[in-house]
Amino acid sequence: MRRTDRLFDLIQVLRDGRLHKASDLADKMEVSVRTIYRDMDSLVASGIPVEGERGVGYILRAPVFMPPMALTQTELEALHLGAALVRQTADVELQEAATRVLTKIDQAMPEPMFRALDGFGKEIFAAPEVAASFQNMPVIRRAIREQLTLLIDYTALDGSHSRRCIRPLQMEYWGRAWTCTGWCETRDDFRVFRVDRINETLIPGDRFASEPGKTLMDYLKRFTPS
Amino acid sequence: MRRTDRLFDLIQVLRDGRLHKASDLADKMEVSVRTIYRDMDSLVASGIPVEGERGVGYILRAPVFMPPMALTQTELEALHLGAALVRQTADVELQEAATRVLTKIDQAMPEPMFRALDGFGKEIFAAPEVAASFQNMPVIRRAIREQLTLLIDYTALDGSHSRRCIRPLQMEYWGRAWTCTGWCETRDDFRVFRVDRINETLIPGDRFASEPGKTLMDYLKRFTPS
DNA sequence: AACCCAACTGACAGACCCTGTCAGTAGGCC
DNA sequence: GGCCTACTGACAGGGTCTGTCAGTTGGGTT
Repeated sequence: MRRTDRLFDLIQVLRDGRLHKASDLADKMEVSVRTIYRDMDSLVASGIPVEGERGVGYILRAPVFMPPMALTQTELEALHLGAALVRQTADVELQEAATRVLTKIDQAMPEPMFRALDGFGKEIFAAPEVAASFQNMPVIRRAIREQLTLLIDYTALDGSHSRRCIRPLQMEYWGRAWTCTGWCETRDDFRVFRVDRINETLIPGDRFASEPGKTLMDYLKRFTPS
Repeated sequence: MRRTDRLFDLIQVLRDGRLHKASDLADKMEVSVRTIYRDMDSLVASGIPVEGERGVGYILRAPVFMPPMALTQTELEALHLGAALVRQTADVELQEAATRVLTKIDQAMPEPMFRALDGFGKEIFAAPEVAASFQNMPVIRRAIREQLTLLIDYTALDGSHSRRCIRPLQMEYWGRAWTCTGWCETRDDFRVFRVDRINETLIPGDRFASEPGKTLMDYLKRFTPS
């Protein structure tokens, strides 16, 4: 058990991206130089990109190294959304970096989690400009994810209230406010709701299936100039 | 060295998020049950969120688990920027999740790297110079910024060509494609154009003023259910 | 309440891995 | 050639790890 801990500590030390002599590491770890050499072998065997050069010392090839860490489903969603935003706003270099990171993370994920996220980033439309936080957004996101019918109490711009049953399809960010696009069962047509004008949300529990004419794709087709 | 490897293997097995009995794990690892119990102690001591319940088995509390992985400086920057964007745009749940992830990552970072990133996210966000995946995106962006009338050659979904004079108001990212929303002088109404279907762009040079009924705000009002 | 299940804990001897010491090789730089 | 440092091999001793055995605990089922 001591050895396991020492290997972890060695990584921590090497993380600074600087050069380290085996003798220094031996002093710090309070073991012999020979043991350090053996530990380095173990690290290399474990796939850690540590390199040693004669007469120079040891250094990490990839300077940043993330230890094993646990992520919740929501944190994963945050990473996906963040990457989607970066892909949209930043320069090519950062775009590609964001994609690479996401690929690495996704590959490290077990199947069920990956499924639950499928298309999440894509369903978010965002133009980052102003901060907006609304209470019912998590509920809406969950409804989109799990294809759950949503009952909302809505206040239109003219002040009129209405209760609607919708199939939430996508969320959009318009710079000033978030909206939710969905198929409105009440009006039997697509509608866009400003999230800050949704007073109440309720999930009855029934799941809706994708019906031709009521999907996100069908909605997008409307935005084609005649 | 064998023990170190076995601990790593145990994590890999537990990653599936399912329940595992110590006896099964012992068989798979070809060690005794007692050793498995000791290994579990080590994992818990290392901060791995594995939980064991009497009469049930072992399971990972946080089903998503990232293995050690190397990140480049740029990828790290992309993560930071993404988290910053999420914090500014999404709901509280996602905001907090983004912050949590960032904290975890930062704690795993060596000092010099951390310094280099200081304040990175905010600066980038303050200057949202959108990058162009498509050639005419910079032109459109400039036209939006400077309120310049735009002449475009457009191909609709049905294949019909048209030349239009528009007042570009906003660009949107729909996950699959970029669109540009604008007031179409030709049709005398708002229209949404898919950027990848804009064949040609031309800026005549005349600036347009904000006219009531033709602004972005007016367009957004349309997405209000009656 | 008895019973099963499987996680835990403690103890202990033996096996095995790990470690330090010593000696020597190899590649780069002055 | 001399110095630096990474590397390798061998070997004995010590320490860690492991299996066996016995027993406890908590939750669920019958």
